[in-house]
Amino acid sequence: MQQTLPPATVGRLPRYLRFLETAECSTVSSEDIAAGSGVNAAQVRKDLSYLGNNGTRGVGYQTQTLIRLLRRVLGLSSLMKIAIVGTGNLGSALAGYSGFVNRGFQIVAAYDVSGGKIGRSIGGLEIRPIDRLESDIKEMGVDIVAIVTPAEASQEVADMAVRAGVRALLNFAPVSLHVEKGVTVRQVDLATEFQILSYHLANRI
Amino acid sequence: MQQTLPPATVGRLPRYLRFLETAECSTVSSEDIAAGSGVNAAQVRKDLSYLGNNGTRGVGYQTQTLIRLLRRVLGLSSLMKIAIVGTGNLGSALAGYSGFVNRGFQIVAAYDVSGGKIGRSIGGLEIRPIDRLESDIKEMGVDIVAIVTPAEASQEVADMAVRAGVRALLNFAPVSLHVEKGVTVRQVDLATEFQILSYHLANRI
DNA sequence: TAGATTGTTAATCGATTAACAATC
DNA sequence: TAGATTGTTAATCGATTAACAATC
Repeated sequence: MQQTLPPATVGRLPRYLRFLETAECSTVSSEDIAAGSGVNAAQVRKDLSYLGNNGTRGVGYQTQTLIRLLRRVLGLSSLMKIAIVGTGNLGSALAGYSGFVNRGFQIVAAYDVSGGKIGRSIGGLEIRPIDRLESDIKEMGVDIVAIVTPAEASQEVADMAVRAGVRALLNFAPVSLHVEKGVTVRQVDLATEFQILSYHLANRI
Repeated sequence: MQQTLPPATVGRLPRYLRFLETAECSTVSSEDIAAGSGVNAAQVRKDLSYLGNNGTRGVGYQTQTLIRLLRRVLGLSSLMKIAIVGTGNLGSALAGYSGFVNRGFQIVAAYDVSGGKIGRSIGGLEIRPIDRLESDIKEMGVDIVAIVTPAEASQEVADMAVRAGVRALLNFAPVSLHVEKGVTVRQVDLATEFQILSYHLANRI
């Protein structure tokens, strides 16, 4: 296993893992994985070969072995702790999503600014005031902060999280965040996704 | 303006548009756009040059002109109609998100299978039974279907939508969909995003 | 003219994939 | 041995970006 995987490879490993976890055979071929996760079989083999020689020629890959390997490479050996900031529709949906635990994550806290919301419960979590975020991050050992605030607030929340030591952010606000080196930001913008689809509809051949 | 933009360029245009819509100056440089959307300035110029000569050397780009251009290229001149299938936490959040209209989209209907939910209201929409999906798509002229069902149901919903003539799908279920050529699928998998972040935390240098 | 910034080239870099020897 | 499938090479393809002439 090596230190730095190509970014494109990292992006595909979760897809492979997802497929493997639903696979019913004890052995899978690169063709199987490819079909199940929508990529080229050569791609699959190349991606997996970065992680060492894990297959058997003529046979394929041991499903369970590969699952364990991918979980380990992705850092999912223990549950990752996530805090959610913003408890609007989307934030509440995240907090209430029960599927995360199976995929390696645990939502440990939810935050909001609005006085009216503090103390209310979403997804089994009591909403906490945002000024607790920094101290909570340190005390609870939060690994990832999901930012689900309005656009105006997102940079400020990112700054707070980074100040408290968080090194991974998932930003749902439609703003590009500026963070110091060593902090990874992933951006999910639903309107952007729709706009890309719109482009393809408008420019169909 | 040309027929086929590189996919990577298409993915960035919405970011540029988003930035421009919040920009306060009547003129912006490629450096401004780059800073505001987190990409390289040469990249911005190259992307925009695919759309024709829209800048003025020594000056920059006219903000409003560029906004109109990008909207047109992205097919956002008229509101795109979206139907949502699945009214769990995430589906309800989508239905209730008011920010879509400003970005070119209108949620026109929401669907579910569960008898108990039919007729209830989310985000101002009455939840309709899934067996109405195909006829509704045709009658209402739905452009895009967002699939927010459990994994097991997503392929079936995709098939229904495609059968009814939809050519663009946004899939939130953690399954790779198989669709006929000419249909564009975008996949948003939140657990995947968290897993990519997890990788970076685990393999930090 | 001097300063600024585009549009475009060309070099570089990285990602994809067909093909096949290795090997079970 | 025959069939299957990996691991890896090498070719191809596409994306990024520094650099700079063109031009406002």
